[in-house]
Amino acid sequence: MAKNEQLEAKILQTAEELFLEKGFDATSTTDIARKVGCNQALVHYYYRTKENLFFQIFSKKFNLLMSYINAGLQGTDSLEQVIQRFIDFYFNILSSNRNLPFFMINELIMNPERRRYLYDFMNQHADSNSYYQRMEDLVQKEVQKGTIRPITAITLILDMISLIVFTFVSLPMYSDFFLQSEEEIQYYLEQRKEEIKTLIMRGVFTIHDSQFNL
Amino acid sequence: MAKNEQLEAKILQTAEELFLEKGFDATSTTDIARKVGCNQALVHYYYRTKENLFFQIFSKKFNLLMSYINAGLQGTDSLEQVIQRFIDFYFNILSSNRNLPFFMINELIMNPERRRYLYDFMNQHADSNSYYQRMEDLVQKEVQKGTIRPITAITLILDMISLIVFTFVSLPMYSDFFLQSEEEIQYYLEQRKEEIKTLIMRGVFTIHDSQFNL
DNA sequence: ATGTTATTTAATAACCCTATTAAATTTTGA
DNA sequence: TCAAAATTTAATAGGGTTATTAAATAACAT
Repeated sequence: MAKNEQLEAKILQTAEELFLEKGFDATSTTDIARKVGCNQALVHYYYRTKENLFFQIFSKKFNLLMSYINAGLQGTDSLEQVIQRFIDFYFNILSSNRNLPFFMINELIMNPERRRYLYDFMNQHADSNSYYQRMEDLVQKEVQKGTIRPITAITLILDMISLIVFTFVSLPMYSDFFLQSEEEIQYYLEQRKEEIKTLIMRGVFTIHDSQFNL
Repeated sequence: MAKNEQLEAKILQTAEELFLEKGFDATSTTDIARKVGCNQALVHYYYRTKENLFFQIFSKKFNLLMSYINAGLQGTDSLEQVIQRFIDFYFNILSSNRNLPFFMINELIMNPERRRYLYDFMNQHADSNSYYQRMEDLVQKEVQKGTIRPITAITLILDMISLIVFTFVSLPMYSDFFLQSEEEIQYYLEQRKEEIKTLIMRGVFTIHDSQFNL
């Protein structure tokens, strides 16, 4: 039972690279074996099925993404801080996992079975102390104070996620045209992050912080 | 040479449905033939290759999407009108082609060869009287006047497209949770369209039209 | 009506793929 | 050292795919 854990890990790592790059359907166990430099049957020896291997990666990435939803909502911060933190967190994690947004969307859309994972997560976090409930409370408190326009937490989150996700999904196309070097890409992403913060802050708040006025 | 044009058209129509629903890779010529109700070889008899058949659909949809970019910029309208028209146009066309955004993104990302089509389009529209140049002029005029914050046309367009596209890309997931009936979906899309208009107008303009104040 | 052309079909070549098998090899522990 | 266990391999079953073939059928024009 003393597995060759190095090889086992290398297969997982290589599978992750290929699945994230090309998706489940376009990646074969033969591709994975070729890139690892081992026999194709070994991939099945360690992980039995392709679906099995995929799911380990999928669930890891899914949980990674979801863990950051809460990240912005620690302590008793203002909504402004929460929004800024949310955008910062996701830009940071996605800047070093640039194909993760498309990967996740692709797999969730192409294979409805995988949405079950999403349902289960949502149901597990549907209690009154959930992220969403706390976010909604925070938002409605600001609406009452008149510091932001009437909006629901889910709408605000959708706005932010739309802007963040599309930045990374469209990056391959955008960079073909306008960005050559890695430095340019990083600068672009930094710019985009600030633009999104500005757009959301100005688009939601009625009283403008000096940082976003003009 | 008197082709069975009815069948030829039915193959094209069926291929469009399947390609848009499942994408190029996940759709086989056997699938298409089965849904049409004809022999698989007939698909190749009329269109020779799968790539050929696909490209007719892809380019049609691509041109459809691109034709609407200009649609908002007719006449000598104000930037506000152009923005509203842009969002209206795309929401209208995409509301009756809900999987078109994901289809297009998927094919452009998965097959870099197809991005050539995008390059060619961009290059053909790179003249000084192009949509982008006219849009940039309009935007910078408003920046000069101080009616909007400093922003480039490309950034503004990216913001709008992000918000619009993600609405439709995330719709299958969102509707699993929150929307059951077709009426609910249509109402949601209408809501989303207004939210995007509000966010963009408030997020960009410094002098707020009464419609978007608060 | 019949020869010509167009359409449709079944069959198949030549490649993919996943997963399993049994046999070969290496590693390990007594 | 050597047998048992773990790992790795080649081979293959059984399924899929696209595209082409030749033969069969249908449509058409004279």
